[in-house]
Amino acid sequence: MLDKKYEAKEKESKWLNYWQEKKIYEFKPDAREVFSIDTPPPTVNGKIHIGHIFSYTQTEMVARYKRLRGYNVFYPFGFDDNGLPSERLVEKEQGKKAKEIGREEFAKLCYETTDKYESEFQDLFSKMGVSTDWQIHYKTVSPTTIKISQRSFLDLVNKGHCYHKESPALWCNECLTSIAQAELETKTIKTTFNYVNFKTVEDNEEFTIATTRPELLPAIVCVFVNPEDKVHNHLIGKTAHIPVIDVEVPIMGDEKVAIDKGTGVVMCCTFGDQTDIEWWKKYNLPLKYIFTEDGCIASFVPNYGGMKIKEARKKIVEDLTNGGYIQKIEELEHEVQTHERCGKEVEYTVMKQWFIDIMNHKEDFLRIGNEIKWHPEHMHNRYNEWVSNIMWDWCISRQRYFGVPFPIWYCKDCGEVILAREEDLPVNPLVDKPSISSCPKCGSKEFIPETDIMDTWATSSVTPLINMRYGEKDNLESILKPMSLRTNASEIIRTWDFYTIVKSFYHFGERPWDNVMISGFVMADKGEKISKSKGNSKIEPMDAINEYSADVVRYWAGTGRLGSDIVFSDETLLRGKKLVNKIWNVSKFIEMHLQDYVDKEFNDFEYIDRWIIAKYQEMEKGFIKYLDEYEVGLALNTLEKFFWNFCDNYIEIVKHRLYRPEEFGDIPRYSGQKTVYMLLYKLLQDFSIFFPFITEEIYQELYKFNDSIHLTEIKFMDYDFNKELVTGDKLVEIISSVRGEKSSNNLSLKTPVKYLEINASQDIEEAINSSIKDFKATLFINNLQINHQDNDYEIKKIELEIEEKTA
RNA sequence: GGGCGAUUAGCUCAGUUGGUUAGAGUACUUGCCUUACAAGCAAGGUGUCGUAGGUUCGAGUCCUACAUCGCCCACCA
Repeated sequence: MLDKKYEAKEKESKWLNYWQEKKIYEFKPDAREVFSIDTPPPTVNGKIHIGHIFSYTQTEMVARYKRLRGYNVFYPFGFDDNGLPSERLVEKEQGKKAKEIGREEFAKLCYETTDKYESEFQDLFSKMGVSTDWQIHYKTVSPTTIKISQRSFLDLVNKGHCYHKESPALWCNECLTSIAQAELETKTIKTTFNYVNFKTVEDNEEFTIATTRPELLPAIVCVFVNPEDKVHNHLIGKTAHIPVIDVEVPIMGDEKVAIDKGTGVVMCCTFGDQTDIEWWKKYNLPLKYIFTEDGCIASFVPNYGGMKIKEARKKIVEDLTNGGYIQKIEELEHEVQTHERCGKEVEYTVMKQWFIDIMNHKEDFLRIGNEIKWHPEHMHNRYNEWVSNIMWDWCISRQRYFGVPFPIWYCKDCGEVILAREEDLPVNPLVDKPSISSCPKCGSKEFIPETDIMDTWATSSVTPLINMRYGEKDNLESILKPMSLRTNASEIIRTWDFYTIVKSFYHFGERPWDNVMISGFVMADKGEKISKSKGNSKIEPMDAINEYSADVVRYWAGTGRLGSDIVFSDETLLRGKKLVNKIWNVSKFIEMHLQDYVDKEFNDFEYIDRWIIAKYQEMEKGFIKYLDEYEVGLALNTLEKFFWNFCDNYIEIVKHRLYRPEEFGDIPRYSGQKTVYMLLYKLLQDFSIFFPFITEEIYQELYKFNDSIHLTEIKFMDYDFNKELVTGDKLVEIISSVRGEKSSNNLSLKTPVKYLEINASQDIEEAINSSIKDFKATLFINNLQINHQDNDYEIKKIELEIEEKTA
């Protein structure tokens, strides 16, 4: 028997253990069709917040739904312990920079730290009822993953999509590494706009350039004006003298110069910004790179060499002012590109780096985007927008320590790239030696290992490959190419989704998945995204589980619409709590009335039973439709609405028949038993997607067809009770009106109705007559009079038996 | 500045292809201890559907413009 009260905490831990012991969520390839989910490996950087719970739970619900629909669900979990986020976490915990700790020791600390957090993460996700097979979970830095990631790299190099080249790249002089365009974040900062006077060498004509970065004066290689600019275009062809620096550079024309910005005259440096690089390439300008990798002015720059960039800026403005070259200085608020991991302004650099070709295959990436179904559909635009506008090849070299090493050495003498052999993977070039003893090009016997590691996204973009064990003997390529579903939030469409598509296209020439499902964010309050940096999360996941139970927290997560943000709301949790409680109570009620029940073929359903069965079938259609679109929230809403109707109306009507067979007869009672038996099972299955714990508890007690409700399959009923669908609703309406009459007279619902007179159409009259016993019992009617009218119904008279209340 | 989305009851949100008096929950008020549930049941009031136009017999729903908010991108001289 079900307990009087449901103790969530105790039951949830019981079923967690049970599922684990019985391996309920184990993935084994078999004859069933596979539904595979590529879920984001959360970044191991300290904490899972309620936002993670929100989006992961929605995905999890899809996994449970597909399992109920008979799919063999492949749903592995991963952890991203790659690169910078982990390194920064370790640096923070140690209070020391990686450089000070030393490469080997640092990597060890990274492994220890990520392991520690991963077990915490796993515990939390398990407690939330995530139905993943932990046997096949992966880490983005592990021998297996490194092997697959390196194999992916070698494949791209061999196919000519990955190249090593000296090229401008984005550089973070806080993290001391190059970064990708996708890792940029724009920030508004306050700075000054300095109007600096220049002169032409030819005729000493003065002109002004406005700049936010005067420290770049020593890097100027050229001055540009717009050929359409009537004020300045006569300068084209002349030579500009750079004040203080005392260097002469040509003045050229280019239509990219905005006449109305600043003074309309622009200095071009190597490299101040994106445009500088474009001009540098377009006009083949000389390279005058003046920064060091740690954010200083290079020592070869006279007067300013060795200074920090900001110091140099100050000093140079001082010198300009003293020389009388500053016309004015304006305060300015403008947006700069910063590195999203550390928030520091990025610079450009020139060095040899590994790049993956993006620019030559944009059309292919767009085409593949079209082949994938996006949920919600409008998220496809985000992808298109990004791909269409991307301007750089993807730089995958990072000058960091912890991550996937490049399986590469360089010949010390001629610089020839020596690739590792595939059979030797995984390879750490710092420890391992190349398979060849001498350089095939020059014969040198000395090799230099690549010290860089790969970009975080270079490895997380291979999650489908990790899942399918790409290139391994026991691979799952045939069933996971493509995977069924990728899920993530909208902010990483341009990174994780895009890069995964790039890799899949280069490796296999096809899409990595059939569907992409995008979740929204959790907002702390209206208009404020919950983020680690702001620390504005009002609730910790573990606290929420302890306070409300995992099922209830899942309810909250499950109410969100795809792609839409959600606010953390106590009201929603309360609503979930009530729903879970109601499921328990109605199950107890049904269990009570099934003590003597034996399931058998039966078709002689009572009217009101036919009605609720028809209502269920109608609801189920919408429910399934929503789930097939991954709209778990709308599906839950549909189900919940039906469920309350089932409890408050149907159960209230049928209970009299279930309690009193002597009055209603054994067969009508059996009809009610059969109905609640069937529908509770269906409801438990449906609810098991959202509430895996409580539904399991009830299933095990009442049904137990197999080891777990989560291994059952949804079977559709096909009763044709369409007529009851409409007239039954009318019946409920009439019942509701009569109850209203009692209620507004401040009477108990048990108050007998002495006389009820209704005018009704033929259909409704038939409905009442077909359910006459249920109808009268529900409302406690003594005398009922039905008159005929053409359409609908009208309640003519309600006489209640009013007891005199004794004082 | 560009792209996408949102704007419906005090709060959190539904509203499917345009079709009568716009719906839930919550909060509030009133009543009811009804052989599952007081974490319950019944009843009740609450809305210029962001603003302004347009299409239509008919618009919360379609079109245009604007406003506010959010996400992403660009501008950074």
